[in-house]
Amino acid sequence: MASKIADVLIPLALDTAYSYAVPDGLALEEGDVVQVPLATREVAGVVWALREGQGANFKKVTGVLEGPNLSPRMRKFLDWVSWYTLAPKGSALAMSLKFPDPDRTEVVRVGVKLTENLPRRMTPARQKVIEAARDGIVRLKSELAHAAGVSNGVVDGLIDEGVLETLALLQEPVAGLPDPAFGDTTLSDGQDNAAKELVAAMGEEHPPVILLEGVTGSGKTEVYFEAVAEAVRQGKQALILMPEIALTAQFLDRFATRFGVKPATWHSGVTGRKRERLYAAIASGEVKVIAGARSALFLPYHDLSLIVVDEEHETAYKQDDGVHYHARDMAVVRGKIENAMVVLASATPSIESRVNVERGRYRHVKLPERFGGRSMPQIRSIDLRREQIPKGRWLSPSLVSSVEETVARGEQALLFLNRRGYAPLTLCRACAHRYECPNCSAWLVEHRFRRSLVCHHCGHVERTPQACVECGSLDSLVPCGPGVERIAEEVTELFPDKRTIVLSSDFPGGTERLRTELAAIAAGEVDIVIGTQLVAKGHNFPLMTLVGVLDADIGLTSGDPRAAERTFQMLQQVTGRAGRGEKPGRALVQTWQPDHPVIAALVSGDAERFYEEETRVREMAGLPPFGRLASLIVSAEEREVAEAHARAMAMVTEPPPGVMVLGPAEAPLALIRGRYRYRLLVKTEREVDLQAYLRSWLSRCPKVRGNTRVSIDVDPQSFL
DNA sequence: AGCACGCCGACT
DNA sequence: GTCGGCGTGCTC
Repeated sequence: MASKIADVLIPLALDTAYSYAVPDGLALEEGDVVQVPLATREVAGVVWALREGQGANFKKVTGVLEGPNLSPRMRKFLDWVSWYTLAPKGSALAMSLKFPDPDRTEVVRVGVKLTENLPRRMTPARQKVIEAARDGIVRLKSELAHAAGVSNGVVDGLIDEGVLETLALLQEPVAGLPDPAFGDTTLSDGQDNAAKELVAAMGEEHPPVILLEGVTGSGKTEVYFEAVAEAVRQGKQALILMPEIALTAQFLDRFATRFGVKPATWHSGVTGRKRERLYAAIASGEVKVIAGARSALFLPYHDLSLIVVDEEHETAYKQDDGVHYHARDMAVVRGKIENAMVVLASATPSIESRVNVERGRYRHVKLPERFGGRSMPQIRSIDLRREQIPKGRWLSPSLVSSVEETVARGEQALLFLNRRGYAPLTLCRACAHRYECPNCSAWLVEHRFRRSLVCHHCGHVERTPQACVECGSLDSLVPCGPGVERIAEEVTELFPDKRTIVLSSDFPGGTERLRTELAAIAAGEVDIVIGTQLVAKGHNFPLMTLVGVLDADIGLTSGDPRAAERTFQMLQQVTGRAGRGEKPGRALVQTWQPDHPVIAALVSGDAERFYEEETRVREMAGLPPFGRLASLIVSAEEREVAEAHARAMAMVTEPPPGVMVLGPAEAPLALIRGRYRYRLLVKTEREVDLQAYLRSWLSRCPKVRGNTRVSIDVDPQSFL
């Protein structure tokens, strides 16, 4: 006898949906969340498909679970993500499902209200409670007790005697309703045109992907807020994706200034009951605007009409464990599936987004000027081959005098060096022993404050030894090269009476203290800031008028095919810190190669030329324009296994036709959370079949013992 | 992700 | 002898 069969996808690392018999009388629909037996236990899963068939030997669906189900669009998206990333379907599903946390008992908020009844015995305390409750307002038990100035026990006693009745209180809404008409919407002409373009595009039958490019300080946020306002006006939802660190109080306040309330936020810090309620409210469409980290892309939105990817070039959008994906690219796909507009916002767009603009896949909206008539900082390079720097010093005389003038005027200077610690290399003067990490092959970086040698690759830390571990000589360690701590030492010697601070990701005291310090800098309590990449983005320092880049060449020769692009973006961001307040800013860039395309473009301010040049250079180097470049990550718990597998894939195995292995990319071998990773660059001739090529290739790769995984990172638009 | 099964070291 | 370590593999 034919009966109903449900193919249920379980949020585990399983690649196929399992079939279960649907018991008679159980109403099921595709997308429903159900409970099913799996081996010895019961698990939750999602009905991926329903069909008729012989289900006699299948286990039975136990029941349907309450809560939001997954729409066909959502399921299509998850299928796509799984297909594209080579991750098991169940793993993709696991990113979307948030089941109630069983450890957490439901917190029922009980309200109390006065009845007609009088207590059998009146006491002064009871009298106070009755007085306080006389207004008829329903209050929490504890609130009433507090208002009456008595303990909870008195209230409980009155409840027992029926003088007060209890009622379940409605939950507070998870987020306020943003009001598109709330705040000031004064925009510059440039902003206004851009905003109108975005809003108009939202009304198109197939809303586009728009690259919103605007220099630091041009007010991109206010522009895309207008698109968010439009989504809210239409009663639809908007998602603002941002790198986790960018979800700051500052951003939320800006949103509140425009919309009257803070947006709902979704990130790893939102947990427990709050996470569950937000999940449900997003699924029902009750919450209109969500600002979230990349994981927010996998929520079951009810009616999404806009996705903004803020700082689209940020590498933090890449997820490198579990399901490997790039949230910006997945956002583009989700937008297509949901028929929502996607806005990619950045001051320094990624090359692939530019290429997509060129190819006509994305639209380009530009904000060429700073808001409020402010100008971009003047950038000048300092040729280190010509300007002599005293031995053991790192600031050139002209940079020193500029810092001097700047702080003398009561303005701030930022000295940027993208190297944490005191010195990037430490060696023994007596025997020339170089301190190396025992796990990876990286140099150990001296951290004087912490008195330790640290591996910046894997996090290995050891005490700075008194005597050389190799030859035993005492006090023989020599620091080679500068880190921010060493620069701080130099600055203190040069400017003993100025207030300085060192900011890097290992800042002692954690994010809490860092936030206070950033606010102190903004308030002008510091004269000279010495910082790593940490200071390159986000914070606005109105008094900062000078940025000195100490070594612009760091990273230009790393062998990473994206080295030039990354360096350019970073330098543009950091020099953009200057002159964001009343006074104009300038930047001095110390370099050994002033003619390098990255430095030349930075100084001339001609980003467009740099990107053209960079695309050309890549093509000449045999690197394909984006969309045909993939990177494979082989990872395993043992170094030998990872290396062997990577070698096998790069050389032994014959790649499928049209696929070429370009060799190791970025850090060829890295130890990340106990797994060795080997990254290979792959080029393909044809875009559309890349996935199929790689699948067939991988299936023919020799099996290497151990738990190896492979992931792929390509341009998604090729596959739509 | 769980959970069972299985094959080797130190214990009542 | 067996309790338990975690390596490997399966779950409709």
